[in-house]
Amino acid sequence: MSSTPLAEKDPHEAARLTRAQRRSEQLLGAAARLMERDGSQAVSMQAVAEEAGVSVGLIYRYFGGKEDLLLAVIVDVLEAFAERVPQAVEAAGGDPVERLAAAFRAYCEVIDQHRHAAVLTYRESKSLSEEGRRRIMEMEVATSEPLRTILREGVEAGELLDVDVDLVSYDLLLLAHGWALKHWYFERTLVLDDYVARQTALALSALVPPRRRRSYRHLLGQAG
Amino acid sequence: MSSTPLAEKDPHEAARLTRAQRRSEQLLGAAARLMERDGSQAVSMQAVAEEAGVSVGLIYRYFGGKEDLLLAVIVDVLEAFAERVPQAVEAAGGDPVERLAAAFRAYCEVIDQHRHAAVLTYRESKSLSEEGRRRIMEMEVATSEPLRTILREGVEAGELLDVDVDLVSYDLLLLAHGWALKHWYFERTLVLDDYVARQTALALSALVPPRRRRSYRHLLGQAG
DNA sequence: AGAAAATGAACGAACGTTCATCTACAATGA
DNA sequence: TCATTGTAGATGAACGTTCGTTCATTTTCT
Repeated sequence: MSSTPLAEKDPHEAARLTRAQRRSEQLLGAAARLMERDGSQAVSMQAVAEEAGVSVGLIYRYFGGKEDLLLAVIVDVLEAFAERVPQAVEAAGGDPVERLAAAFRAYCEVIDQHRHAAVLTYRESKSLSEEGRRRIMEMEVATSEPLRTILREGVEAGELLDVDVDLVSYDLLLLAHGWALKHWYFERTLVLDDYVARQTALALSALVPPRRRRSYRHLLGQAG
Repeated sequence: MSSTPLAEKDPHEAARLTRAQRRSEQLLGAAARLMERDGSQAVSMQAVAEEAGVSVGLIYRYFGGKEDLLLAVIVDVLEAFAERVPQAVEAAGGDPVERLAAAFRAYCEVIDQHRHAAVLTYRESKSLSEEGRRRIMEMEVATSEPLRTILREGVEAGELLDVDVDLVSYDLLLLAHGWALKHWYFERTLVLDDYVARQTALALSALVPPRRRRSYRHLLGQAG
């Protein structure tokens, strides 16, 4: 009762949590780098520890095990979508077509930055528990929500043709993932900007009503 | 020199090769079933042997090892494309749009039949040797050749809009693969026929010139 | 000094692969 | 027709390795 132990413990707790956060990110980064390159199954906990410059045992203080680590890496990518895509959409202004193009570009850019991790979602979903798989599936569906919203509003406003919104939003997402999935094929001829521009032009040629084509020359390009 | 030993040995050789062929297919089928369900890394050689009803050692008489087995499963799927797609295209007649729709449908049907094996291509490419990966990459590119040819001819004949042929053929292939990749998402609302019909309508709405739309009502559907 | 963080040798389980052994069967000779 | 023999086919216990995980011990920091 002489001093106030809580007033001293709180900053300690805070500092402790910060340190823990740092370590956690450090381990996650190392795991991501290796798993993205070689696939999660081919990466041993030993290798993750070495890449992070720590001992094996330490990983188990911050993650439950290998599956936890994989799940965390994947969730990290999906969270990048949840953060960056809405940002890009807002920055694009009010026009549905511009918003759509901005959203697609943002998806592609996130995919490009996490190119290998994006493939993990496909490659490793089977090595997760049922619970982990469901969590990822839900996050993926949530990830496509911005696209769906833009498309729905665009169609309702009559600025986009009356297409199957669910199907088109899924297709756009798949094409964004395509940059990672078939990167070995495209990298010989295209850089990201080309890929985004051409896919955007192609997609919009199926979505923008003929009477509005002239307004979006910069997105539709010469062809289409 | 009294009798002709070759005339007797040949049928033996033939019978031997037939038996070997059967065994090979039996093992391949077992491996495919398991790998498609659980991913190749999660399937042990022991499990493959049990599924096939043979012993572990026998697998090594027919395949060099686990990687060989995985490669064989994937090649099997890619060969299905090389066989069935050209067939379907020929059966579709001479109209480029009809041929395109038939090709896309054939891709989707093969994917549907080998749904899980198709995903293997994405999931397991990293667990193959450099040589195996290259072989698969080449086969995949060859696989898309029919689409490219149809598109090129259609564009040259003026029956299709002047689009980026390489990009569109790749997109169509990706959308066919999409049926397998995101099957968990679609199976709730669509069957294969719906998927094919809607994707076809969507794609053609970006490919068929406006003046020709009326001829392809049956493919374009009500929307688009 | 005491608590929290970090270590890494050790353990058990699982895996791919091998190989000594066994089996089934067709060819041979009587 | 029937025993014999040679061979390709098939077996599965055993081996060596790798990996995820644990925990007694040491280090670091306050």
